[in-house]
Formats: sequence, C-alpha cells, structure tokens
Amino acid sequence: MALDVRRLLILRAVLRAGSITAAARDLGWTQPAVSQHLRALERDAGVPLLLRTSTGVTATEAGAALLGRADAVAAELHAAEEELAALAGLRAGRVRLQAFPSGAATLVPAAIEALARAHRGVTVGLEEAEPETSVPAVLAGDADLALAFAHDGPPADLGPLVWRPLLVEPVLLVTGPGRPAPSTLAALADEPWVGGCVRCRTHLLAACRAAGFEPALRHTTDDYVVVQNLVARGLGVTALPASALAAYRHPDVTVRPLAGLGERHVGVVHRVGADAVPATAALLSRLETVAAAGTSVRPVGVGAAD
Amino acid sequence: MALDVRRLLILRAVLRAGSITAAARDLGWTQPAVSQHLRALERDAGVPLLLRTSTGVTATEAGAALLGRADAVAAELHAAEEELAALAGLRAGRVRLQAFPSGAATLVPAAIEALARAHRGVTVGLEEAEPETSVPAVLAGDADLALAFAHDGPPADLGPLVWRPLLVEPVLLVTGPGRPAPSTLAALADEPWVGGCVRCRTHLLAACRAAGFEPALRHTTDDYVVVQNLVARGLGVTALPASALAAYRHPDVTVRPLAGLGERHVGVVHRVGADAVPATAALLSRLETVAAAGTSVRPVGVGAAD
DNA sequence: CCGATCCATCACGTGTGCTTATGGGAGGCT
DNA sequence: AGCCTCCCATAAGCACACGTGATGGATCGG
Repeated sequence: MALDVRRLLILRAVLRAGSITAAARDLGWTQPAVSQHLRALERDAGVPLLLRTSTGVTATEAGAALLGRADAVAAELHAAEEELAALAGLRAGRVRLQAFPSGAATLVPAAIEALARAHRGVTVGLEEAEPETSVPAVLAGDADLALAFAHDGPPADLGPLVWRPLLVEPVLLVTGPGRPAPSTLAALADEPWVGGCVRCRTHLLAACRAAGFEPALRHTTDDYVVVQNLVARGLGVTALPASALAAYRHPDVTVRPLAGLGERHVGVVHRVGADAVPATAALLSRLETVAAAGTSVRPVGVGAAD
Repeated sequence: MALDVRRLLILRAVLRAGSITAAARDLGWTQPAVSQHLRALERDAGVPLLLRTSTGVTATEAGAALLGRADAVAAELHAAEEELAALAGLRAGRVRLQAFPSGAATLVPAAIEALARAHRGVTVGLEEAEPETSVPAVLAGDADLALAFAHDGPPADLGPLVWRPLLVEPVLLVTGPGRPAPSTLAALADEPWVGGCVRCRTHLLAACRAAGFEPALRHTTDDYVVVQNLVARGLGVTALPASALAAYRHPDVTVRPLAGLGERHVGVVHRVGADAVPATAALLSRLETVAAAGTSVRPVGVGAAD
C-alpha cells in the first residue's frame, strides 16, 4: 500500500484533464503509458480510483480524496521550484559572513552595498570575528564566508577549506607627532611599543626579533582606534596594516612604510563548493571587485603626513 | 528546472539520515544509487543542495528550503495513504443511493442499519426517486447505486450499467372491504381503477388489455398510501406490488393474489466497476442479504385477510 | 600509521516504463 | 440503421533509467 508520488501526480493530471487520452497529451506521452500508471496506482491503492466511461473518466470517492492530496503535493512542488528559482536568480538568499574588524570596516561595506544594489533580495549577515574564530565557524557551517588574513603568505592548514586571496597590503609604521623618520626597524629598538590583536602582535614580535631586538610592549589592545590614540599621545609606536589605517586614521599620527615590517595577506575562506551557491558566489565576487579596485583600503596620506 | 518529486523525497531521506550512506540503508538501496539521484536533483535544481564532508552531508540554504517542501509532500503522501486505508477498511466512506418509494421504505432501512452496525464510519445518502430518475443519476455519476424495478423481467437497455437482481415479487390485487374475490382479472372489467406510479400504471394497462378490457382509471397517484386510502373507501380497485403492501397496509383493504397481474423485478443498478468500491460493495451486499431474507418485503396477511 | 567511514565515479545488467499496434464499447452524425 | 469518432484496455517489443558491484580518494579517530 505504498503509493508512488509520481503516479499520484499522474492521477491528478488525468482528473484535471477529464480523460486519460487528454492527460497523456498534456504529459507528452501516449495514452497506454498513462493507462498503465493508473492501473499500477489502483493496484497499490487496493481500491478503484476511476470510473471509466466512453467519454472519459470520473473519480471515485477514493480518487477524489487522492486528488486533493495530489493537488497539495503539486502546490508544494511548484513552491519548491519557485523558491529555487529565487535563490538561483538571486532574488532571495542569505550569506553569513564573518570578517576581522578592519576588513569589516573597509572592504565589507562596499561589497555589501554593491551586492544589495544588484540583488535586492539577497541579505548579508555580518559578524565581526578574528580569523581564529571565523575560520572554525565556516568549518562548522555557522558561516558561509570568513574574511581573514595572515602575515607572510597565505595561511596554511585550512583543512578542507578554500583560501581565495583578495589583496596583499603593507604593514606600516605608525608614530606619534613630531618624530623623525627612522631609517630601519632596528632604530626603534628602544621605543615603547603598542601591540594590536593577537596575530598582529605575534607578527610584530617576529619582525622585531628578525631586526635584532625584543620590543617592549607597553600597551596592548586589539582595537585599531585605541592603538592610534595611544600612539598619537606619544605613549608608543606601532605597526598597522594599511586597511586598518584606511578604516580610521588619527589626525595626529604619522604613517610611513618601513622595510622589515612585512605585509598582510587578506582573503576569503569558504568550504569547498560553497562558491557554487549563487548568493555566496555573488558576495565573493563583490569582495574581489572591491579589493581589486583598492580604493577602500588605500590608507590616506601615507608618507605625505608630517 | 523541473524537479522530480521522488528525488525530492530522496533528498529528504538523506537530510534526515544525516548521510547518504545512512539514507541508502533506510531506503533499502546502495549508496551509489542515492548519490546518483542527488546529483541528478542538483543538476535539475541548478544549485548545490548539499555540502559534502567526510562525516556526512549538511544542507545548503537551497537544500534546507527543499527539505521543508519535501516534508510537506511526505506528509501529504502519508495522509493520502491513511485516507485510502480508511476507505478500504470501511472506516470511512459514503454511498449515494437512490431508491423507489416502497423500496426505500422496506429493503433500504434494514440494509442501512446492518451496514451502520458493521461499519460505523460509512454513511449512506438516500434519495427517493423513481427508476426514470435514479438510473440516469447513476449514469451521470450523481449516485452510486439505484434501487430500481421493472415489470416482466429485468430491465433492458441500461446502457453501460449493471443490473443486480434482488428479488421478484408478485403484483397483488387490492380491493375495498366486503368485496367478493374475483376469479379472473377480466371479472373486474367494469370496476373503477386507481392507478399508481407511471410504470405501474403502464403495466396495469398492459395487464388489463391482455385480459381483454380497457380499465377505467378513476384516480391516479404515485403514493401507495393514498392509493390504499382511495381503495379502502370503495372508490376503486388497484394492483400493488408486494413490497408496497409491506411498507404500508391499510387495515380496511383486502389483498389477494390474482393471475394475470404479473410480477415486479427489483434490483440494484450501478456502474461497471462500482461494485469494487468497498463502501458501495458493502451496501450492495447488505441489500442482497436483506432481499434474500425476504422478511421486510413479505406483505402482511396476504390471502388471509377477509 | 592503519582501519573505519564517509563520498564519487565507473561499467554493467536488469526491470521499469514508454512505445506501437490492435480491439472493444458508446455516443453522435448524416 | 450504419458509420465514424472518441474513449478505454491489452499485448508485445524495445530502450533507457536506475538499480548493483567494484574501486579510489579523502578525512577522522585510535
């Protein structure tokens, strides 16, 4: 007594058409094909569903009952196709993005705006998170995309995840007002330093050690606004990636490129195959476009200030 | 972009099971079978529905959307099977019966009572109608069964309909009180007659002509109670089939069998195949049982009165 | 490092399901 | 009446869909 769903829909076509022959025409089949399906359906049902006359068919009580169910099934099927078309045509969809702070402040708003302009129905859920949090979130399926970064080359060991590089930006020296330009990193060995987020701090330590000294970390905060405020008051010097300075630039700090500070690789992490999901792919492509244009991450007045 | 309903249900099985392998086990198939169906479904959908990991699969947004629809489809399918089981198991169902007046008063109530006793959920819709009305109603699908009759043998020319004979009953002479028993029908040539329904009247005329006279039809009514009242007051004589007298017997009329009045064939008319519909078959069988028992149609005191 | 457990892919064979062909029954038209 | 047309069912044939079995790659846990 297990009914075949497809045959249920065939029954519906027959009852709507009024005759087996007409239904076959609608379905693009021949009449015996439909006839055989109906016989099988009635066999499974154990009860006659149709009364055959010479002018067509009419439903028995059981047939009419099944017709009601079949209508509901057809409606669901149609709704499913509509929903799918909306998702594929980017008239609907939701992308969950996690981004590190300065990326969330620069690349992301521009990308979301471009996406919203092109596809009104697609919404983006943005959460601010450091790569330590965002990458596992993608892995766990809690996010679709993670805007992440790594110093010294693209990150390794992402497991089954994919790294899509967006841009490579310099790490810049940020000093207080009225300070002369140092020729090398080693010249700043005796300065008090301000440390940023965990990864940036780690990278800064490595850079200084490579330059031959252990920096004195006077203050530590992962907020690039706070960092610059400390530096602007002369409480230390620091190094910040370009996009952090594009997001916010304290008027009293001086920004200079300096050899040895290295660079930061920014990219997007996603699961394999996630870039085939239309909404996700659309946001991804907007992020790439914005990064390639570069306007939103170029720090203001590098080297020109002071 | 036309989705296959069966594959939609397969997707549902996969998402419910959490992995393709587990779903295949549930479905009684092998893993590649399910895998191939999913690939086809994703091809039709044009959008990835699943994200494959090494521990199983998780739904994409589109997959989750389809899952909701698939759940609804599965629910409808289950409901359909339930409904069908109820109809087949006679826990539900409705039979539309049309019956001629005296049949509706005798055979039918007993049959309906027996059916209701055995199958609580089955309901019978009864309409009183002469064969001229009820048989076309069955043909048109407005009724499932027609309790009908014909004089002089089972009716011919029913078209595609089936005649199930129930019983053959005599047509009896009904006279007023204190009237001597006539030896032949011809002895009543000069009596005023009371005519019944159209068919009965036609049959009566034919019988009288066969006996050599044209009866004078003083009154005409298709109500067998009215007929007997007229006869009881001495306003004429008439002939009534046994079941009309079983339904109602005026105390002042005399009932006698008389050669030449013929007999009436009572039976049920239905469309070909309708006797395979459980509820219809059940009522049909009750009608046959009641007719065979005969108690409800045997007129009271035939030949004993007066 | 190996075993277990996912998944995808390929090649192959069977059975489902479509086709063509044929026949019967009922209604409508001349 | 007789024919024509429309409906349906059935039978036989053939093809493709859709199963199975075998194999390989990837990941996780012991």
